Amino acid sequence: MIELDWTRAMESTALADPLPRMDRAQSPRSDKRERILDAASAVFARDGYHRARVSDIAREANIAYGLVYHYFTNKEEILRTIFEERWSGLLDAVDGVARSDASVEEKLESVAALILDGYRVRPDWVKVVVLDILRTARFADPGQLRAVGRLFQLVARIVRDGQAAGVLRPDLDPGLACSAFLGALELVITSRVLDLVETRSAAGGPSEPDRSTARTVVDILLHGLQTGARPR
Amino acid sequence: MIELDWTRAMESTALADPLPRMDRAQSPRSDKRERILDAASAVFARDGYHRARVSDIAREANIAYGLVYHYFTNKEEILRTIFEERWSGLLDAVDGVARSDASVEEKLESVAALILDGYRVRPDWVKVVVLDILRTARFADPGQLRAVGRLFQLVARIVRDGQAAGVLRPDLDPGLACSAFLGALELVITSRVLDLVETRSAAGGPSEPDRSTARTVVDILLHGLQTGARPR
Amino acid sequence: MIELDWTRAMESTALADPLPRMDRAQSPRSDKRERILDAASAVFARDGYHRARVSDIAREANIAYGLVYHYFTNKEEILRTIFEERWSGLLDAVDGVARSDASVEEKLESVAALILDGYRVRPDWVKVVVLDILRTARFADPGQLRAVGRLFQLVARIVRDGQAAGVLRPDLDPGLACSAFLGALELVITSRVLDLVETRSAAGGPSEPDRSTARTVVDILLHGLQTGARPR
Amino acid sequence: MIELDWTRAMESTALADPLPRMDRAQSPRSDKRERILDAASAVFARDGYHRARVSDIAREANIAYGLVYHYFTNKEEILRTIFEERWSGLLDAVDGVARSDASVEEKLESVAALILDGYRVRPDWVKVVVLDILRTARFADPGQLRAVGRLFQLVARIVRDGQAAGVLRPDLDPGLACSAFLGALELVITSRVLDLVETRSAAGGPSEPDRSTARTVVDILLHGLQTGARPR
DNA sequence: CATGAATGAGAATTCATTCAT
DNA sequence: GATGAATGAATTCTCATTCAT
Repeated sequence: MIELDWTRAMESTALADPLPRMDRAQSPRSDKRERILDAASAVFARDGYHRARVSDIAREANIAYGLVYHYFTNKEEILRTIFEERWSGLLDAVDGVARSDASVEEKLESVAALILDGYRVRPDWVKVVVLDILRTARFADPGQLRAVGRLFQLVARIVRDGQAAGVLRPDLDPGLACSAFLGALELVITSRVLDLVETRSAAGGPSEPDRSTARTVVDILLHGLQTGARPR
Repeated sequence: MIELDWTRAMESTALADPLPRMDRAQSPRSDKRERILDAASAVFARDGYHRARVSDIAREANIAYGLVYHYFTNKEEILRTIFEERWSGLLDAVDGVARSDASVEEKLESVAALILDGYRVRPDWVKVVVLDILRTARFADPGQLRAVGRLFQLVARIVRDGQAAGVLRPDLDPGLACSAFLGALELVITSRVLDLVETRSAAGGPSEPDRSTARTVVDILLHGLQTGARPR
Repeated sequence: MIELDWTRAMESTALADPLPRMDRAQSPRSDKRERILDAASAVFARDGYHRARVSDIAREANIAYGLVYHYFTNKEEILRTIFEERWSGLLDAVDGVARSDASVEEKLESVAALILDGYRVRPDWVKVVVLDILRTARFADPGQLRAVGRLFQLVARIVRDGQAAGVLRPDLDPGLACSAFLGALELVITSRVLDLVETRSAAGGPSEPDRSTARTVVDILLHGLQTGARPR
Repeated sequence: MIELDWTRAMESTALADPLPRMDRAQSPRSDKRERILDAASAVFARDGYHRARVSDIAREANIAYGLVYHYFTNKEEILRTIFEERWSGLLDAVDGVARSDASVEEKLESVAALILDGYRVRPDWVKVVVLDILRTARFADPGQLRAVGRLFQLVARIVRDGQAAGVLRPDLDPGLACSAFLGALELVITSRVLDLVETRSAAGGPSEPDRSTARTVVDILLHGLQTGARPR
């Protein structure tokens, strides 16, 4: 089963800092930079992007106010970086899943696990992406929107492959199916973030790897809510 | 099948019914008040709550700046009012659905149709709710959060009733099922709002009553994506 | 001993409404007008002129918002009217005292009693004059300042007469003496208004006619704080 | 005789000591901060607290608008700070006077001189305190009221000590005596600030050290206005 | 006279961004 | 790199005054 090492994915700065670094086991630059990103994730998650002040981020990161502007040109770039550096890791992982020769069920379960696990390992980041970036995406550069769309496309490809293989019903619109799948996952997470509804397990916050939730969501999506006979 | 007359539920005035009525029974107070709410919905939907300026709302509503503060204590109260006055209409309708003696499938389809139809009839309002309120309210306004939770509870009740009646699989967590259902709907709408993915019909914006989408979403949720002995 | 009927003086509208009215035992005009003035006195006394809103005055007076502007051209005119209509009564009374052939001691005691009694009967009005009008007087029309100055002049005349009669020490500047006298009275009142210091009697608010305080203040001013021998 | 070095007590910078010092040991922070306080004193004294705009203060201080909010949370805090930082200096000085073993007469004369000298050295500040703070504080800020009350208490203590020593008449209420004393001083200053009455000297504005006024006021208060066996 | 909705200029406050040290 | 003071444009909110009914 394909997995994504979220911790590493979270520390990767591939997109923002594509130059290979000689030796930055702990170069001060990356140190401070990461601290800013982590602090920003926490503050954005807590207060929302618009209510968060740059000074809050600096305080949370325990660095000087002005230093934020050494590493980022403006507040928005912090948000964009949070998104890009980590979303690309997710896309790569999902892409790997989609290209693998696992069964459709396994693929979807892996994607669900990737996403749910992201919330477990980095709840702040997921909150920011779910609650702020998608909301801001209307205005920000269309590249961001496209990046979000890419996740849809990857999942839609899995669906289409399943339909081509005769495993999934061919009458269903892949786009709709994909929205249903990702939407289900998103709201499962959101309802936990916001504590909207109690679920039988793992309510209220991130806990151990939540493969059972992933399995249940995929189960619902694949086999439906109805009992076996499914008369109509 | 239970339906919600969104136009009435919205207490719409100018925007939905732009023809000036001869017998404008509306008191002048509520007239202007509604105009502000409609204008705010439009502006928030277009620019997002935080980017929208109160002066924009006033201009859009064709009223004086200060009048906004005659009817609302501040900008946030406008957002809260938009949500509350209309969400309660939705809750009432869903409650009616839940209490009816239709089949589970019919109930879920009605709920889906209610929600999707809201987007068709009042895209601005749905955009505001989906993009700003559901993501901004967070922890700030517990009343708002509770109102959102109530929708979950109503749907969860439908699910539980279905399980009790033996129509729905008893092994599934109703909370999770309900998140999956509403999440699917939400992302279907969001992906249209943001134009994230093309679906076979009704992509990119509101169109005719979208019962087919409702039916498909419920179909997926009830019978699953997988092929099998699920005649329709 | 000369006394001023504050209650009547307070209801006199001589300055602002010099035309003899045919019959206004209770004409609605004067009724509302007085209510506004009373309400304004109360609100100004409580919140201060600048913090008081016209709407507060209207609410306190139990009349419609806009009606205030039927009777007064603007907020400042309310303040001016409060001052003028009632200050002129005080000036007349003090003038009567000054012209009388009572002794200096009696005159000063009467003036002190007039002022202290004003506070007893109409604490709001005195608060407004003491706390707001003198403060605003810097900017408002100089006539107001002159009206305040007239009280000084009347008292100064009493002092000068006393000096001419050989009753008061001729070496003292009448202006200074007069400031000391009125200042003492003012701070006695203010310290009660603000509850700054506890005095042996009548602390905290208006009570019965406070002739004893008047007598004590004049006693201090005339005979000094020192014990009889007054050695130096 | 105990004196208060107002210039030092004021921690004055630019206005009182306009010559740029070579060794400006002042940290930049306190430098700007003081400039704001001095500018605010000037503007408040000229226009009154409520009419003064924060932008006026910034212009007067020759700094950027927003910097005011770097040092003070809001306009009111500027007023409060002006009062507190300097009133405490006065209180300390008066306290020193009260504790000294000078005669009652000397003590009161010193207090009068302290207060009158404050007006001579820092007319702006005194105007602000007299015209805005003492009349605005009211019931709003209990801390401020308490600070004002402390002056009363210190003076009342001097009076009581004098009574205990048999120098002052025991029949007089110390609170009243103290109000009379401070009130006399206050109105002497106010009448100069507002140019209400001409006194034989020092009319209309601050001039040389005004010990003679202090002596006269104390003379009046101690020995009274009346002629009699009061050699001096 | 009464009413209270409507108007809009004015002022406070916020905070992203720049810059001197 | 680091610091945090300095800047000022942008916006919200207030409230005296006007006006239509």
